[in-house]
Amino acid sequence: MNRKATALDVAKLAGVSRSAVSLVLNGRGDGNVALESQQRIREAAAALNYSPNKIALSLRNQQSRVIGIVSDQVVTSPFDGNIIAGADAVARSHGFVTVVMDTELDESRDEGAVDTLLDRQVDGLMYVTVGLRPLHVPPNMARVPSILANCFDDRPDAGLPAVIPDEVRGGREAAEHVMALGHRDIAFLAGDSLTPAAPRRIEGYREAFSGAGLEVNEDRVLQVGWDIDAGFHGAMKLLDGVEPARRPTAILCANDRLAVGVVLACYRLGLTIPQDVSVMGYDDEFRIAKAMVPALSTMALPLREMGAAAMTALLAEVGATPAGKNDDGGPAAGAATPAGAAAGAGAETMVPCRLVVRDSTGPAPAGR
Amino acid sequence: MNRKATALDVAKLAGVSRSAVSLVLNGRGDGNVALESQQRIREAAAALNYSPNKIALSLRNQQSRVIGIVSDQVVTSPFDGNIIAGADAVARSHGFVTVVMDTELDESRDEGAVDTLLDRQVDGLMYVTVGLRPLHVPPNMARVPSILANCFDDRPDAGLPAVIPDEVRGGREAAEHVMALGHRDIAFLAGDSLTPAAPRRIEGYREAFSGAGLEVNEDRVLQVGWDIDAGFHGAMKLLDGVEPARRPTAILCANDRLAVGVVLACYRLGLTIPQDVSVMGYDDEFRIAKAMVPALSTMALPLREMGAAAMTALLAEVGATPAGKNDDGGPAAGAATPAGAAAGAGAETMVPCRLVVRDSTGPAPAGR
DNA sequence: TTGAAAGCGATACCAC
DNA sequence: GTGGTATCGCTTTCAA
Repeated sequence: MNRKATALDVAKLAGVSRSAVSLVLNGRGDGNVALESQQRIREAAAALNYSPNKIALSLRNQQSRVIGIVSDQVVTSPFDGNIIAGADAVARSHGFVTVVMDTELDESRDEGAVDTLLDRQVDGLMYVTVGLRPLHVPPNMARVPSILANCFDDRPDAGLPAVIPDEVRGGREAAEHVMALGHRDIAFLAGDSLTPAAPRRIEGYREAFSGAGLEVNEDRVLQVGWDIDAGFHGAMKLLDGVEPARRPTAILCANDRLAVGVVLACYRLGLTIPQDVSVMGYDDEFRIAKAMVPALSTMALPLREMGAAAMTALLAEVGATPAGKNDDGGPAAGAATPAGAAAGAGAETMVPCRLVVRDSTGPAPAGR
Repeated sequence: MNRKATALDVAKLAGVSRSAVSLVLNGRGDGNVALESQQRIREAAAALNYSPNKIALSLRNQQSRVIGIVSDQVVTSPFDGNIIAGADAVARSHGFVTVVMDTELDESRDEGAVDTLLDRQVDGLMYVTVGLRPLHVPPNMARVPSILANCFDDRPDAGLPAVIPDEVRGGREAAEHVMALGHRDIAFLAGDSLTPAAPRRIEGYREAFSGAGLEVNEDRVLQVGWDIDAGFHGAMKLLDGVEPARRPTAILCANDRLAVGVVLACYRLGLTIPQDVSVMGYDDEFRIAKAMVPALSTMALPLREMGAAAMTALLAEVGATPAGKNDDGGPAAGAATPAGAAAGAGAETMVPCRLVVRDSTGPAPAGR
């Protein structure tokens, strides 16, 4: 608990001035400081376990190397934490640190969170949301370089750059996957339309149908909610007491928990997956999708990549040295950043979802 | 993006010196500064939207008002984020901010994370883990006040104070709950014994049996893993092809996902819950337990409370003003801190779990 | 009642 | 090749 060594301590021990210490430790010693002195300085630094005080550095450099992240509920959400993990990995690899303030869905705290972060002189700001949604951007975010992840500026145009998943394409590719397996009667169990995620996924589903020259049966798209029980009851509505020939042969769900509910309903009804009905999730939720019985085919949200892409773009804006040192001693942990990640002002970067085929989808039952 | 106003700007605008500004804005104006000047200073500050630069403050006060949190995988875990949320709420209410470094289970990054945080002059450190486990504490944590949440120091004694859930009691109370419903043949589906959580819960289960004067049937306790599929296969082993009279009437699971697997298996076998078999989870996992069909009875882990208790104890150690201002503009969000939360050096604070009775447990079948 | 000056720790410029 | 000094923004002591 004893106070840390300062540059002055090192200078004293090495018998030189503070300036010399600074020069040498920052690699600008050659040509400025005698080699012998350099050696002594390095030794002294090592002996005292010296490392510069980042607070003083921040004050001096007018650069805190801190990125503020405000989130609506990501910290306690079951899996969106990956957005932050992806962002943090990139920040760390540039010698930055992230400070996250979670408002726990209380929008009245947005402004305060941003101000707190700004007071602490963050070099940049990122806003992260649990589900894709339009965001009323706190005005003060404009004071430093900022970016949005999983949400987009609700103002008509201009606005802040955003990194979001390509939900339309995700919905389309999910539908195309089961179509390729021969399914034609495909239901879509969506969340609510409070967030644009469900409507966009449904839009993709429609695109797949029109792309295949098929008509969408409107009775097959149900907006039920986002939880297991909603999936269960939605599936019951679709399947219970319905003669086999009139059942949908595949059920697409807007998330994995809905799919869990659907599987539950199928088991309850004595239906086998995927022989009787194929079920697809969305999100590839950790410890859910892969571990289900049967393991769920799903459309993985590119959460980590989104966080990484957003942070990469933000740091570029902040002017961080791209090859900044990783001051955590760990592996670089370079999360993949999709091409074109660097978003221009007001641009929306779409990151594609990834189809994950497991055991819950299979060929359509014969004769259907 | 224009630079923020400094105390000097305010002083100039108000026509006084920087010192006066400082005095007034920190409430020590009366008796030192003319009332008229005070007024002008306040107005100037408001006009310029002045707020002190926290970096400069930190340097000056030798206090960053930042608590570093290092976590093993909490950021991306499905629900343990609540530990951090609880900790952060308390920190925030004291005018502190938390910065979390997640090592993503790479222990070799522990040291680096601690050092990074220390370089940034954090006032205190907290280590948070996803599951209860012994922790090899990074030596440098000793340099500032530190505390452990959901983990405990693996060194024989002394060590760092820790806040952990009372797993033994949780296991006992879960068993007692179903016993009170008349169950006697009770199975326990546990995770692995790699973490002390499962063994401790099993220990509690045994306590309940001996407390009731009953013998534990060792065939009824299965260490299967932590995921849905493990629960499914464990339940199949217990129930499939077994005549009703020889089936356990209740199955206790070491977490909610295991319970989901058990329910899946029951449905597959045409068994009704809770009429044929009662099922209990553990954790009260958000968006899982409550939304299951049927809704899961479970033992809620006091994650938020643990985080809050740990932070409360830590801040006391750091010497934070207990009534510190909430600089986030939001509600105080005072998470409940259990009595006795303030842990002395090396002490382990146990926080009790909370029984949540829903629809998956019911009276034992007649005649059993 | 007020303002000048000394740090807090590090860097960079500029005389020597 | 070296070390003194101003600076970042703020608080606090001390002298006027």
